[in-house]
Amino acid sequence: MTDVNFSLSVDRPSPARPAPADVPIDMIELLFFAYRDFTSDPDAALAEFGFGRAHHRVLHFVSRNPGLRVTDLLAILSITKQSLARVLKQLVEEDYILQEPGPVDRRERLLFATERGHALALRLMRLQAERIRSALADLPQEGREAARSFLYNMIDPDQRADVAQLIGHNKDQAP
Amino acid sequence: MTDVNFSLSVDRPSPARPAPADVPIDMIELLFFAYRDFTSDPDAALAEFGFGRAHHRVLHFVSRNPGLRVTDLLAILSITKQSLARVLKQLVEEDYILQEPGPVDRRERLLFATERGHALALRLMRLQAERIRSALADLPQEGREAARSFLYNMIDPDQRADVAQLIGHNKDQAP
DNA sequence: AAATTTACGTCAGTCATATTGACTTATTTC
DNA sequence: GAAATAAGTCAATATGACTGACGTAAATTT
Repeated sequence: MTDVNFSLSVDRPSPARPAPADVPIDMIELLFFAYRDFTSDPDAALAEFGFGRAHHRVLHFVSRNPGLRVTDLLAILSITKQSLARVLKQLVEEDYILQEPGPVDRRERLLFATERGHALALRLMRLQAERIRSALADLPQEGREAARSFLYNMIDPDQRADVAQLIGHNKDQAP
Repeated sequence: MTDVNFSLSVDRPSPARPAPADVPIDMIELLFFAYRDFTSDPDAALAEFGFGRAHHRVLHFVSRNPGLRVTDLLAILSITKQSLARVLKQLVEEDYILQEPGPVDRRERLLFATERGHALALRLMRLQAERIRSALADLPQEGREAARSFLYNMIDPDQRADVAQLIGHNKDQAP
């Protein structure tokens, strides 16, 4: 923080551009702020371990999907092998993730979270879960389903099926 | 892309951890995927200009809030002055943003988008707007409001009022 | 059986975004 | 006049991402 001067006294002159009526600017900005704060809790916790957001993402998906292949992880995260390398290596070296050769195809290195790994993943998940729970708390059941559908429909159409499978319980998020 | 091998043949063994019943894991992951794809359209467009996501954020909020102070921008983005410096400097040098001393407090440097700046901001906004519009298309009116409330409630409680003001039209996003 | 493809890893170099810490300048407020 | 504020700047560093090139082992194709 140190140097940042919080205040945001937004009593600015704000003549503001005539927002083109068809552009849902509020949703664009809300998504930005929602995500900014959504990531802030785990980021703070990860700092204790010397990990960053990239470690979180890898650990989360491996913890949730034991036996994930490296290739799958790359597709999920939309990053390159080289980007993954350092992060994954650290997680393996510090005993959060372990790799096992695939039983059927031995070229594969299947990824599993260790107990340590599951524990950290769960801790981080709970932080985000708490924020989500309270954000959904006011909403009626249909509202929660609407929020869920909205997020699902924000995903590229050709990725939705994969995501739905990954998430598992493919309940009601039809296109 | 080059090296990334898309496939995600998620017919993994997936014995999966017993998801603690109170943790809405699906929402955590959906938010991740939604945001990943939400940023992908503008990222691609920005690459043409040699700009990144940071430039987008700065340009967007300046375009939407003419006369914004540097301090306000730092609070909005939750970054430090030093991080902003390079990005802002580039946007000023390449004539997307201009700075004017505050008419009342001359220490301030108020930020305005130029025509060029507004044009680029609008172009990027339209990309994101299109995705949002189609994500909301299936939903009934209450569903759209629910999605909006959900996002709003994801914001840190002590930041909500500022965000609501910034967004302007404080319609129905009550706490 | 040889050739090709695939899964994964790795070396090397680069870029973008962000950080901390320290210091300067101009201006306003007390 | 002193203190506080808004902004800018220098320097060093970390993190997450990229491209390109190459190696190795194992599976698949021909």
